[in-house]
Amino acid sequence: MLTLLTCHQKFTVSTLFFMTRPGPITAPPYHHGDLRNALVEAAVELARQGGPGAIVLREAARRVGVSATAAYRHFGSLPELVEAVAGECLAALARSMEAELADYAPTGIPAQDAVAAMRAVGRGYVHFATEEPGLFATAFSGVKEHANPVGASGLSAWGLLERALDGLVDAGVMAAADRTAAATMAWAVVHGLSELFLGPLQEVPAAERAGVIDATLDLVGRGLFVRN
Amino acid sequence: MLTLLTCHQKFTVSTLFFMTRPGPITAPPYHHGDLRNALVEAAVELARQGGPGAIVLREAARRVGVSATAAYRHFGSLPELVEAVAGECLAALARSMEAELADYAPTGIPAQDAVAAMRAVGRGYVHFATEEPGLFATAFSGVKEHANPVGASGLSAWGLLERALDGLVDAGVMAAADRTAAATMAWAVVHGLSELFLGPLQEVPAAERAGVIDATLDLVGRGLFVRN
DNA sequence: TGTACATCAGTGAACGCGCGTTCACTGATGTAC
DNA sequence: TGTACATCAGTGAACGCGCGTTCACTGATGTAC
Repeated sequence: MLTLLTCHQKFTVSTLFFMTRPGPITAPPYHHGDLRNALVEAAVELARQGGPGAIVLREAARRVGVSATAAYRHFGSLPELVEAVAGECLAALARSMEAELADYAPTGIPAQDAVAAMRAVGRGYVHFATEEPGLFATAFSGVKEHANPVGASGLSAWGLLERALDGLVDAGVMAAADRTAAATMAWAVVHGLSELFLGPLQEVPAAERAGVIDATLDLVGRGLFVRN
Repeated sequence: MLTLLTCHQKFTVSTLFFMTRPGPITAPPYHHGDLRNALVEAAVELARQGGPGAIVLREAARRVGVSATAAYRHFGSLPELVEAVAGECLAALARSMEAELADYAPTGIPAQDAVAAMRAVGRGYVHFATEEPGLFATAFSGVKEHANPVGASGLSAWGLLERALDGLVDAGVMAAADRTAAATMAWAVVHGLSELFLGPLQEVPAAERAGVIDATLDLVGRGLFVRN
């Protein structure tokens, strides 16, 4: 039993229940109870450290404390597991954007708040990439884009961007005619900046990153916002 | 011999010489003569089809018609071969930008030509990504960025961007104060747009891509260029 | 309330695969005298 | 100009590795009667 504990056994509710049960120490329950989620969780951890290529079905099963074969009760094949992980990563990206959004206290001045929201969304995107490079890479590793996983607000990363752009138009900061192109451009900038920080610009110290992000978003704003 | 021809044998100068030699058919020369380049070429072909992960040392050797071990005369390990391929890919990216640049006939009006050059550089970047997704992915797969491989003009992809930005400042189209931020922003936009076309935006038909690129570059220009 | 049985969720041994890399070697080349 | 020999560029067999996946199986669960 001790061996089981020291290996990568995950403690689900049912496992804990079993462990606190009185009486002689017996084997863990035959049925895990939440194996699918446990496998995804373990696989997310692998992706966090090494990106999508580091997701290894056998290792995920090992960490959960289950035979490799058991995974095939819940996923038809490895790609299905990877897809599930990618979904989690996209949801985490959305949550990172929401967190940055929540950090801003609205002033009540529509134009100012709309611009601040747009910037927050962009910062949240890039922050997620630099803080969780493995998950960021995994999020965009899917072969085909399916339904977009969602954060706490019920919006996907893309949805949050859209809402921020709508806010700019509503506040009269951005011309409605520019909305479509602005969406592509804004997404491209934050996505590109993310990738550059992880690649060619990885020498930029973390402390300087915020300044680079701000300066870039300034230029974006200048192109997007109505001149007055 | 016929078997040799139908398998993935590369024909270098020395091989051709050997083949056109009169007399009975003998074995190919023991020394390849240009094995390092031949291996990189074969590996580039693998990367073209499947990205950096598709670069397989044994397969590259197989295609050149040489034992896998022979590769170790020229590369210490697989990563070294991958790095060499990445260099080729970065050079090809620069060449793609140069090609787009060469397509534009200067008018002699400095401001107009500077803007056109900037746009051409951006288009060349994104075109390369969409036309050679495998090579594009490989170009940016390097662990650390080293000396930047160079196109026909002697400038790297990054160098070509820099030159275009200098041109904008010289022509009075862009404020010198914006140059630093403009470089990051412009690079981020074209890199991000490239990645999006290969991922979330891959459903956009190829015919519409040029329009999206143009609209995006329009917005970039609006942010960058001096208002008058 | 008890029991038979279909169904579900696990097990563990095994398979084939192709990879990167090492080893001891051999054939070709070029240079010193 | 010829020859000995160090060096360079190949060969082919072999190794260990860890993977995804299949197989025949067994233990647990829940439902019909």
